Amino acid sequence: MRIPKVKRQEKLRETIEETPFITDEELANKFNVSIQTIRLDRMELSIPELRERIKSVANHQWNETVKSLPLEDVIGEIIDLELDKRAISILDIGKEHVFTRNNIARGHHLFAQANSLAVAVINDELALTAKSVLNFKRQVRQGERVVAKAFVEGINEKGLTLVQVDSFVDSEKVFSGEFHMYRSTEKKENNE
Amino acid sequence: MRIPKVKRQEKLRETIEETPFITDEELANKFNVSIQTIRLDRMELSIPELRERIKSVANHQWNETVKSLPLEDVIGEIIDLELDKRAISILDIGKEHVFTRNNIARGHHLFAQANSLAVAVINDELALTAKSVLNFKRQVRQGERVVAKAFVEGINEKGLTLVQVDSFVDSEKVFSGEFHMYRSTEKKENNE
DNA sequence: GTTGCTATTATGACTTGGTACTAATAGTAA
DNA sequence: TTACTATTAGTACCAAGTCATAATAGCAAC
Repeated sequence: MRIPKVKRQEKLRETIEETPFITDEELANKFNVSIQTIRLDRMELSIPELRERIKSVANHQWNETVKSLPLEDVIGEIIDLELDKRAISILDIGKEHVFTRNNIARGHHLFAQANSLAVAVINDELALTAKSVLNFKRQVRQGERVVAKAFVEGINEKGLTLVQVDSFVDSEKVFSGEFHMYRSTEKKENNE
Repeated sequence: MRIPKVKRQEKLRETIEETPFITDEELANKFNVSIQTIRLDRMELSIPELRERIKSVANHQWNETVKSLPLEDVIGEIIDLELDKRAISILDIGKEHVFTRNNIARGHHLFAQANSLAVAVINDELALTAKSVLNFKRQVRQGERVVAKAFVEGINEKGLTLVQVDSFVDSEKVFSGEFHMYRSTEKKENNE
């Protein structure tokens, strides 16, 4: 069964970004079209042929230095905040957030945005993340805007505040996290 | 003026090691011999042709040793690596890692170190984090050294590879994470 | 001078993963 | 029916080779 051209081309680009060493023949098999269609698609999308891609990868300088994250406490820009209820922040994915080889955002930026929003939504500036459960739904690319929404869901039996954070690109969920937060004002014990 | 064969072949090997993207034609011009001679030389020296060399570099297999790092941006310094088994990295917490108001390391740096180590330990450079469960045990301060240790624990029923990462400061556990990783070579389905 | 060997060069068929171009076919909307 | 888009097929050509065969030149041994 064949998908529409626009969708196929979108997936083609993603596939080549994720597996740059794939041949046109393999792509034709994968998308159930002819090799000429793949080549027409690549031409329309300005995606170079396999050997050019291999050469680009080989030529690229991989030894990037680790980039320090921004010094702000909040990753992203808070655009809505209701303490102890909910908050929203946005993060525009720039090239400093992505792996240069495939323009995919590093997971820890998504986590950093979500985590800092979870801390920010709590009416306690000394709140700490004790535990979190993260789900990465799909890769985020340079140029996309991540909207993170945090909801305070209550306190569990251990006295930790539960904050759920869901992140979206264009109403498509790309990440979700469950954050179990210490509040400094409700700590049962103070140990380090 | 032409140099003897043995010397030429020695210089040929050196030249290709220094500039692996050089063509046979360029080598023939450089050594003042025919392109067939270069090809005979390469055959005798078991030096692969240009496209194979480019492919090797691109695949990061050229001169790969255990101490060569995988192509991910690793947070921290890998000091031990056994692919698909275990890895260790260290991260010295500087002021760029901490909140300025209390010198406490932000959680996402610990996560970033652990996550990148979980990716690095997997023998698949396209590995992705699908899900993770994080436990922050205590705060980490500026000036402390975080030693993260990753162990590949196996594959769960969903086909994801489980990697456990524990981080220590002076043999005291400060963080633990359970990472559920996609491998590109074992994907059960391709959805997004 | 001849023979045998090595080194070098030339030639041609073929491979792989394409580009570029032309042309044909099918589906669909107007 | 027409016009357009999407797709496919066919063909010439390209680059950087491999592989095989054959020719030539230089040189040492006899």
